[in-house]
Amino acid sequence: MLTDLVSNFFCKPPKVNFLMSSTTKTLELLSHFSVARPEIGLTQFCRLALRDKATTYRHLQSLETAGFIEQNPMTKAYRLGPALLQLAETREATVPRKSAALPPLHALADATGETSHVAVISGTTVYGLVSCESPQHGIRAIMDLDTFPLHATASGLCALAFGPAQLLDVACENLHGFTAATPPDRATLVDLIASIRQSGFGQADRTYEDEVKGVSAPIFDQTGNLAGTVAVACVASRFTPELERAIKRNLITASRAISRNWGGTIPASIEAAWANSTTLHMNELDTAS
Amino acid sequence: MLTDLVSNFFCKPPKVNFLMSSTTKTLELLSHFSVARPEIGLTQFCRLALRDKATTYRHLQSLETAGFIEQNPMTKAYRLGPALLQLAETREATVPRKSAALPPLHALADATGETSHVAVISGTTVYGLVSCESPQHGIRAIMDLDTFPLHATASGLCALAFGPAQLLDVACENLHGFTAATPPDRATLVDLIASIRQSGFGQADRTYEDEVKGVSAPIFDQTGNLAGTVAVACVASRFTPELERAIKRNLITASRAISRNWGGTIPASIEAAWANSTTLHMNELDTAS
DNA sequence: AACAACGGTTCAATATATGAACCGACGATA
DNA sequence: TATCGTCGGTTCATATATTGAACCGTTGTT
Repeated sequence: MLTDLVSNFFCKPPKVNFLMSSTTKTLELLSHFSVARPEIGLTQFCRLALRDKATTYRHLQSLETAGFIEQNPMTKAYRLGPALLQLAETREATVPRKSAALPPLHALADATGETSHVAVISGTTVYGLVSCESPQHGIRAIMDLDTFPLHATASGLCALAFGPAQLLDVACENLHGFTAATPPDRATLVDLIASIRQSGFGQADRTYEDEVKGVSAPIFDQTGNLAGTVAVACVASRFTPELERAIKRNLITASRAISRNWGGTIPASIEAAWANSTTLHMNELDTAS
Repeated sequence: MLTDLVSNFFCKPPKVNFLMSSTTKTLELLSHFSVARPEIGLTQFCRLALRDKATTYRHLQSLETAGFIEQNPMTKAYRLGPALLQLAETREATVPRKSAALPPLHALADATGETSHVAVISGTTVYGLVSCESPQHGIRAIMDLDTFPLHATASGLCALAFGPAQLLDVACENLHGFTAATPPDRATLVDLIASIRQSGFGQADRTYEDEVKGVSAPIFDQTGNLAGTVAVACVASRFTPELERAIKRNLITASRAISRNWGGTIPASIEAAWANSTTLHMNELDTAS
């Protein structure tokens, strides 16, 4: 039949494989699953992954033998598999991040009345760990991300400012513009990072979504390195100086608490930056009023 | 240096790769993590996986870029990564197995006073989903398995009896003997399966661990196929006929409830087998007494 | 200072992944 | 009921990505 020619045409890759191992390509398939797209058929996978059918099929088989996906016997479509539950359980049992972050996060969301979340830095990626929506407002900033763009979110910028230096290069390789305010180039990013280092808070002013402002603080673990971030995402129209002060005050509390639960402490330099920037902030207000 | 020759010697594979994709080999590395072994170094991985250092290193890198593992910055050892948490969350959000199984499972453990667990069948593997230890007894059967051997556990045998036919071949490919009572060959297994089909209950009498007897029942989902098993693992010395009756009665309840929660129902043939075998059981008792 | 163990890297050899074409089944359409 | 499009899955020659022996630099031990 000729029809496969057509369907293959739409699946063909842009003929450039950026030094990717076949395993990496295979594991990338998993990222196409989400709550909104829980089952994916073979052909649909081809389109999503921009690979041909035979390759995609074999990749899916590998994932299936590992228990990472399974086939719905009715629809023949693939969905996430049960092996993930066990691995996740082992991870959380041995490196309890989520459970240790939840209580301070809830307190933060309650105190600020805004959507709050915690992310973990692993390698050069910022993964969303858990988010907590305060029921206080009808309109809330919704952050349903799997990974946070380094250059466009408060958490990402916080990682750039306080994480390993190589992150900046990674960020600059993908400066996707989400809004008009997204940092467009390395220079802008470097300036932003400098001011974040000074204040001790990550800030993202409508850089990822219009009408959403984010403020974040770093989290450290027993290694002494940056291990994650805690952030508040706030509908921009509600973002008053008073709210900002409250958010920062509570972020400090949350960051200290989660860091302690993760086995780390806040470095003196950041404590100093916080002390400095929050009093500075007050001075600004005093001058303004 | 000559030392790598030595370390490589101990890592060398038995020179037979059973038609495994590199991805499958890579994902197999993850199975070496457990609560007891949460962090694994490169060299240790080589020994566990029986592969050489370069290959293992590349595999680990693939897993790391996918966020499935991360390196402890202090020890350089690898541990499970944060991406697993998200995938597991998506899986459970879209295919809620665990949360839907928990309430009936707790009821089962409470009613029987024995360790109970639920497993899911995916492909040709029986994955442990959740287990529940009744606090009633000091001595409990502990089932801390990731996957259940098909031929040697009540859950596995239940899968063989009520799952897809191909499972039997898979089971016969690995008839590892755990105890003196482990079914040693296909013929024994076939007999066992036949009696399980008749009674509607999987049974494993010290086939996996000495002093542990297991009884299981099948779980079905909306596809009408076997989707999992619910089982009670019991210290053999406590296993009286009365306890067996109680276990079976409560297994039926649990199996019906979990199947309903998973979107399925118990096939009439199995309901009939249950009715038949439980009354038969009583008759036996009557005759005996 | 010598040694061993570790994490990580190199390069030739080749085992393994790849994709165009193909197949059979299904469902919609007309 | 004949036609078409789409789907999941399979084949095989080709070529590319994986492999492992040997190597390197560092660290900690004796």
